[in-house]
Amino acid sequence: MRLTTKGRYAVTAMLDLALHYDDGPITLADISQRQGISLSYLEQLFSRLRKRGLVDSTRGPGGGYRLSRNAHEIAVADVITAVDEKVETTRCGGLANCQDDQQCLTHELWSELSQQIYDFLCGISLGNLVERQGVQEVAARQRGQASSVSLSSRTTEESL
Amino acid sequence: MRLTTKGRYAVTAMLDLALHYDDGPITLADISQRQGISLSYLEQLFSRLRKRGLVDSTRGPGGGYRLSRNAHEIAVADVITAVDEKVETTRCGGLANCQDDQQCLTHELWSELSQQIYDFLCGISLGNLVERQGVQEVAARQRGQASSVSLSSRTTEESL
DNA sequence: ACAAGCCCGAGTAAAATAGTCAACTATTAA
DNA sequence: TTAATAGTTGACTATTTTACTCGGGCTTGT
Ligand code: FES
Ligand code: FES
Repeated sequence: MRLTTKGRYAVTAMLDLALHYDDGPITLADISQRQGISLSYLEQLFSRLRKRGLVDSTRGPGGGYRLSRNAHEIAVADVITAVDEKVETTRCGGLANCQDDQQCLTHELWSELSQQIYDFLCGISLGNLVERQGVQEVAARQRGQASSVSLSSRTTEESL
Repeated sequence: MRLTTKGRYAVTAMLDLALHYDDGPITLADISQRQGISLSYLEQLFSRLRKRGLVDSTRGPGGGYRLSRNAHEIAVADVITAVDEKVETTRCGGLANCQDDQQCLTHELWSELSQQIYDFLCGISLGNLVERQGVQEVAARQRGQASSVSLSSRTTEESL
């Protein structure tokens, strides 16, 4: 499979959006601070999330991003595939041709594994996650800390 | 997770070993030809497989590798972890510390996913795979083709 | 002795990752 | 109308990882 920080960050950011859905549009700067993800990197990620229709954006002051639909209707798999291309563990990428244009010995195995992973990630929505106690606890902690550590050159200006 | 060609090749090679278990020790050169994997690369992989006790080796002419135990007692997960280090999808590697020494929002999710994948790969043994029709078919094809394409400088000598 | 085959570690080219940066456009508040 | 906010885009880069190669050893059967 291809599960990298890009996908992980995307899910984290989307979950942040889900948690603060009632606060109106959320700026990337907010997410950056709360989740410890570089603003520039978030811009890149949200560009793809928007193209896939997972989030809506509002420009100008007071603007930001919000989920395009109910958190229960966005699966983790949707988010990952939006930024990560595919959740595929085969070498051939689905076409069974990795050994001399024919199927290799283990194609079937990886194919099943991919399906397994995909099913799992489809079965969990952002809404599910929001309801979990573990997630709630972390979210509460994040509210308490305000802006402790600054991280990007571009976010450091607004100290106080 | 970290599923890369290294892990895939290892499983393929081990499966080859399982399929030819009755032929006595199998040389890496044989595997290289049948499965289209570079000999030098196989040496690297088998070094780790041997250290983990998954295969036994015999040196000298007529030597080669064989499975150290019954194919039904070697899970795919064993092979992958032998060469690939870990089947972990978390960023923190298990310790929940990826955001400022504390657990990030999505730690739980990746943790569960990792477990899911691990369970799946533990549930499938090399023995299981050998019994599958799809695998049998590919194996039969490989016997028919003899040595079609040569690949590595080090394997090219013995054409005919 | 010689060759087959395993054993080992260092080295490396290419690709992927994880980001950065600068310049732009749209929107709104003053 | 002007300035500030915030999204939008695309190109660019350092670092890391991957997927190998290479050269030399060591063992053992004939
Ligand atoms: S993984 Fe699909 S053919 Fe090898
Ligand atoms: S993935 Fe474990 S703390 Fe973030």
